Amino acid sequence: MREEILAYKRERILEEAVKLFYERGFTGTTLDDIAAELGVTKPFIYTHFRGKVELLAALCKPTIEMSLEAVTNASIGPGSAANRLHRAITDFSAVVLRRQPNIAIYFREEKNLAAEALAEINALRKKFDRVLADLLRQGVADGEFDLPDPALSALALGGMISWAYTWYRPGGRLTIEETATHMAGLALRMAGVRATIPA
Amino acid sequence: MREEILAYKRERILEEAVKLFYERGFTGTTLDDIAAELGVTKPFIYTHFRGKVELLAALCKPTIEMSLEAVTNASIGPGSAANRLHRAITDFSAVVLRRQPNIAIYFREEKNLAAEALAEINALRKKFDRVLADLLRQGVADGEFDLPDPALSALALGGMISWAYTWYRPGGRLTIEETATHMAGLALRMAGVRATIPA
DNA sequence: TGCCAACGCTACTCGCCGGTAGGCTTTCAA
DNA sequence: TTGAAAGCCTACCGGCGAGTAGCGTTGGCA
Repeated sequence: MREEILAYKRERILEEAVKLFYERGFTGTTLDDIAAELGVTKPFIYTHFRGKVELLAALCKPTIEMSLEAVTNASIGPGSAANRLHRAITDFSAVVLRRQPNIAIYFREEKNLAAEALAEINALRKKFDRVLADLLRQGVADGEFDLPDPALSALALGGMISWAYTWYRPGGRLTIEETATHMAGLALRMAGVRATIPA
Repeated sequence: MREEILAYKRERILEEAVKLFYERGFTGTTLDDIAAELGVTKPFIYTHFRGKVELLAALCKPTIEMSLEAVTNASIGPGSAANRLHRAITDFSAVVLRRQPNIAIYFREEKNLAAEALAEINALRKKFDRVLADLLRQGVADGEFDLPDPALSALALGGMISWAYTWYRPGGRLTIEETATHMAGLALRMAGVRATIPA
């Protein structure tokens, strides 16, 4: 119970930090701003986080982990390579769109991360790229995909999706799910899959 | 001659600013740092620029203009839609890779731009997306392309290329030209062009 | 009811950095 | 050779914001 309250406070701080960092940037936001938004004062934040930079890491890392998890699960899941790629891109897109502010903050404020946190996240990203490239390679080996240079294509593909954080507007023409499905369709097309989108 | 020297000094300041902003971030770089790198002092910079924020705009805007120019020229140029798309993506990729630091700085430090400069750049980006979407629409109308939702696809396509600023390493496995060509190939594939890469 | 312990607040410090004022040096023209 | 102006430097200011010390308050427990 005490633990839960502590966790809740942490969560609320992060929530407000995400909002403000997203709107005003990391250096454009003061801890006093965040505290004010929460109706508390700065020292309150220091009882839950070591400092501003730790706040940043705490809101970036889990999101990157979720992205890696999405493509990994799809990649080792059942189905043909095309099926798995479709699911990987759908799920990854959903993570990017649902956690759009976190993704945006991470890419914008990478330079403000502590060296250690940065190294951890970079390792996750490397894994992410490798999983995606391996999936493409498998599809090529199975004769399902037709594309050159899987490593480079994986980077391009990952970028196409990640980039959505810059243009997606919640409440716009397409929902998160529609956009994610659409992206998966483009990805299969890029992979050289002829058939229509699989189940 | 006086004018030329003035222009050269401006250029050198920007050059060093790009390097440092790219490596350490905008707020992580002080004007003293830039001046020191140039072997001058801070007030020197102020004789050429109004302040730090103007420096930022001066190194972002021309790069975005070059990107818009690349896709516009290709789009209104000769050839089939597939040919024009190929050229648009090749040239745009080349801009992104050649001016990688500027592109990176722009996307990372957007929040630090003055409102006016930001508005100008946003207008350019909007044009960019429209030109690309129109090109896709034309290809669909001509029966050359086969893809749904050109507007969304244009965003995805633009993102796939822009993203290269995050992973491209000069001196790596592929040259700028090779990478650009490869990207154009992926783009055509995404557009649903069956034939091999056109001239 | 009185004690103790979290807990969060008020009120500060301190370093950093963008921006500026004013002086010195060098160069060019007459 | 001297006057003047351009150009850059030294030396400073002032604000801002991360991080901290120590106090007051409140709530739980005996």
